[in-house]
Amino acid sequence: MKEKFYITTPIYYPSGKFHIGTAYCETLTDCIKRYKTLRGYETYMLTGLDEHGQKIQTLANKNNITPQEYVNDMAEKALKLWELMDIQYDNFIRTTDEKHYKAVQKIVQIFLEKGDIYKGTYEGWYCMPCENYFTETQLKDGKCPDCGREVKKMQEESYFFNMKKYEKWLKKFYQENPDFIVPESRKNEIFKNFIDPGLEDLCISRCTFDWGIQMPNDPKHVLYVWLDALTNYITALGYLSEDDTEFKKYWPADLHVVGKEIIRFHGIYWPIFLHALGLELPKKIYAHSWIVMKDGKMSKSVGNVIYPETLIERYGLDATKYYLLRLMNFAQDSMFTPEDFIERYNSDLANDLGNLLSRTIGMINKYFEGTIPTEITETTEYDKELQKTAQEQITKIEQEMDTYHISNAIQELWKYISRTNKYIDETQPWILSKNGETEKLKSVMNNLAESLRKIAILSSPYLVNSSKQILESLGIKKEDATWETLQTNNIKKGTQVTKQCEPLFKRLEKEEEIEYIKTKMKKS
RNA sequence: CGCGGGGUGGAGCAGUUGGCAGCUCGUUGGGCUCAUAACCCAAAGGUCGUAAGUUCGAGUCUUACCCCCGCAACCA
Repeated sequence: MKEKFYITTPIYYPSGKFHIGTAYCETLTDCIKRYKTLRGYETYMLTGLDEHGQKIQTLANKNNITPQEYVNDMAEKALKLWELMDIQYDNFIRTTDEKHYKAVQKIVQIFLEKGDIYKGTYEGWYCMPCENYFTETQLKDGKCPDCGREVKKMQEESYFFNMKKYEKWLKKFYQENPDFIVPESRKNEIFKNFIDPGLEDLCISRCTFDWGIQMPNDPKHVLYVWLDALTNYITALGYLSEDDTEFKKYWPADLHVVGKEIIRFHGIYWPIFLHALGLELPKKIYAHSWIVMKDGKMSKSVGNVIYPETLIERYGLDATKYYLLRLMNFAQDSMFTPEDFIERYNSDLANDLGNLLSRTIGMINKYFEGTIPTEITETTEYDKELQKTAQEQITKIEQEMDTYHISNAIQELWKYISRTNKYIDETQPWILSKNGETEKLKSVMNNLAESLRKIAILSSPYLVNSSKQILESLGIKKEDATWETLQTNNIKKGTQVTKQCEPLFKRLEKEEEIEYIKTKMKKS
């Protein structure tokens, strides 16, 4: 039986247009899913929206619509974007789904019965116009960080989850599972800040607004954020619903992909909630870093926000995905600049990869009337070396992909691409042709086609369309380009390449395109 | 003394157990002509934030300091 692989994205908070950071997270998760599928896993990818809370209610009021209408519209936009981005999710959860709503209430009921939840008093600084609480440290000069107006110290009755009760258990869990959170620096961060000083109980309800899941025992309270949001990973699979077959099949999650800003909730509260429910914990949490701009964080007021549609519409989906995955360091924030985007597009995609395909197709047409030679009787001294590189790089790429170091995997693949370009210069097919060394020439063309076939397979988790286009240009069938066929030469006799090869990636006019992206960033 | 991360050739970054400082882009020169003015080779360019220490030897360990970024519990 196939091994399963359950992977999740965070559920995004739809308080505004989805930006490039959201797109990155989605791309990353989708890429890992696709890779795992290629490696033979039965994969399941969950994504969704976190639709409750004060902010949504306020936004809806401003627009004179109901919160439900607001989130319905946002959910539509999210689905549209995932479609544009060709995200292969298996399930899209909204926290307003009835299934989720009911399951969460049942979960709360369990916690109430276990005595994990108690009623207490929440105290904080409240901004009347914003209808929002802030912590002492959030205030700016003692005033509301959002609107700058006076805040009042206020109290309200709230329910709390008894985190302290599970503190010892959590510490022990981390001792036994030091790799639960990657990268390690993120784990250190939550330990130093929250676990080592001692956990505080978590406030889980509010009665200052009502856009949320009602406390089953006390309807004037609605659940506040995390108990509602985190549980999506299990309710989406049908936990505590009439049909929990998916839950039984896929839980525990193999990987939660989250942004670094919410690692605290996934590294502390989520394991505790699960443990309190007597459920297994996820295998791993990957906290990805952020895309930052030259002038710091993305922000509308600075005018440095970039939206995924801008890049996808003009440069294509593959180029956009490639860039994001190549750019982002495993543990460190990475900087997006229009210059870098265009340069990478040109050098990596157009020059290295696209041109490699063009010249290969060109030569096979010119020297062998478009048929990839398969009967090899004589080889060149460079053939073996190329094949050795292929083997080495495939191994490295698998290692990097298996540990989710996608950017590293891409860099290893590009070493293989560069090596293949170099191989052409070494073997000088035009000389072989001129000298009538046909047998050697056959070997060279076969090796080139094989390289491209393998490159197409290796890049298929993110260059989804281009990898297909490479195979089509070479006349190779999908079934002859599976991950298993990386280990052997697999081009069938009589394979015919395309007559004329459309550029995989057209070279871009550098200055013009940089200007284009910059203008788009200012407008948005 | 809140916490974490960073400061490496023009730009962006690798440098996992301390052992001749690497990669991509850019620049300069050369090669090639199959190819998307693409490809290949070579060169120039760094006192690895500052100061001190440990060591035969430190970008890599210790200490102090300077600068940048992010987070700071009930905020999604």
